[in-house]
Amino acid sequence: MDIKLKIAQRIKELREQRGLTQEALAYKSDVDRTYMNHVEKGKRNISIINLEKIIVNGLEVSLLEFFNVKVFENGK
Amino acid sequence: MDIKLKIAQRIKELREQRGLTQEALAYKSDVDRTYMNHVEKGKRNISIINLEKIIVNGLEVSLLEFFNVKVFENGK
DNA sequence: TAAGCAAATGCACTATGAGTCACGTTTTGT
DNA sequence: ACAAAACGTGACTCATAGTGCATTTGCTTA
Repeated sequence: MDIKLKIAQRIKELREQRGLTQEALAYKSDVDRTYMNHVEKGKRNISIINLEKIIVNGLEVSLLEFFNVKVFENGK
Repeated sequence: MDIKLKIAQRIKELREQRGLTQEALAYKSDVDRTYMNHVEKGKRNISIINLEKIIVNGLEVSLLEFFNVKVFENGK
């Protein structure tokens, strides 16, 4: 599975857990609202700095916790 | 600490564990040798696709395992 | 019907990462 | 000391990441 889609899926999962809209998450993460939407649809090859902003500032989890799910356990 | 430097540090650590040169790792990861060098010096805001190539194809660990160290445990 | 919100899409634009090069410096082996 | 291998750097082009606005679609409630 494409890494972009895995990331997308995980962001959406955590966002919804927190009851945030895409816009609210975008605001917390300091990225554009439409950009947030693109990422969550798996359309963006996001850079590590923006990814960290979304994970740490927006979703308020550590990188470790973000990747600590089945889809990231195996290569390829 | 800058996320780029954390990534850099972790790549170097795993690369040396495996007795690989930057060039050998670059080759396995299908990126340029100098690009590999830039990443390992924390000079590149690497995208998730290239990061995955280096971690999964080059270093042969999962994303989870890559981030499963102290420096990635906390936000900020 | 309509109003209101969230999600999604399109377009035009700017900023920056990807990828490479030539060259310089440091380390390693003999 | 010397050569060869490994590492480091700055600058460059080109593709695309990332921004900002406008519009649309879908869902919900009145």
